[in-house]
Amino acid sequence: MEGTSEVKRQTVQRKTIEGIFRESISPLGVEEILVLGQKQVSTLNRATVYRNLKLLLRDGLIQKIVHPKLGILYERTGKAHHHYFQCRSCNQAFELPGCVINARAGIPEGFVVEDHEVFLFGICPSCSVS
Amino acid sequence: MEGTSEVKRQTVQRKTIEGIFRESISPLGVEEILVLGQKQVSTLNRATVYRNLKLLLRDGLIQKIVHPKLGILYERTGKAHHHYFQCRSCNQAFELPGCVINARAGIPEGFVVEDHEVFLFGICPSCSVS
DNA sequence: GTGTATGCAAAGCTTTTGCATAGGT
DNA sequence: ACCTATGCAAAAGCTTTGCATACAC
Repeated sequence: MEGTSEVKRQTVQRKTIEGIFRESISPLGVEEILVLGQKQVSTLNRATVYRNLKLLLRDGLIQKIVHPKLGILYERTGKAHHHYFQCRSCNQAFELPGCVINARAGIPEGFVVEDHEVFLFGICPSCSVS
Repeated sequence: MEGTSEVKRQTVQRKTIEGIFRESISPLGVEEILVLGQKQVSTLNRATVYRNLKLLLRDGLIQKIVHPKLGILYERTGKAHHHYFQCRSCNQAFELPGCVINARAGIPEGFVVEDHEVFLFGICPSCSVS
């Protein structure tokens, strides 16, 4: 019972990529993942990153975010519902805890809202100091 | 004074593309624009669509939306601030008038919010009827 | 007539896939 | 030993660009 053949092996590359997501506090793009990973496994290939991302997505361990400004990013799942904030000064993407949306107000008659995504833009704390 | 050399010509293709945006009530993808345009100008080429989109963007007549599910869409500017709703049944993208966000609540100390984008997902009126 | 806009085809990017080999189990 | 995962290179999307010609002005 169980495993027909789907055995997921623990390669250095895979562990590296998973580790990157475990430690990252903000969503990451493919290029970032590749560069970070190559610091640990210099031979890490772009195709390997893409293939592992696909598996991690399939297994629900990460999720894809389509950021309005930064394009496609990935972050690990299981975090509490949150929104995204991008600083127009340093360009960094942040996660914002909590939910600033009021899903009841303003929705026209007949629309049933099941989910939402919110992207905020502005200035982050570090940039507003200087 | 004025026109150094930048003269924008009114070609059939250009007028067609602009007309499509004028009449559309929801944001459009490149493929949609091409297909709609070719109904009027059968020779309309994909590259022409891309080039005109770029000009319309540059002139601020349309804006680009990166939809979390549908990818890159374009809509004409000048509409009142609105959010987007995508039906998970018919996949159609809608504009929702008004704003359901409360930009004050829940923003951590130090973040200055200047703008936002909201995507809602659920069931549209037509699909919830059947 | 001048110079921008178009269509076509080639080139750039990003992402995916085929194949031989390395390596986890 | 088996069979998945990797690296490499080719291929497949989407978008941009070069070039000759069409056509708006």
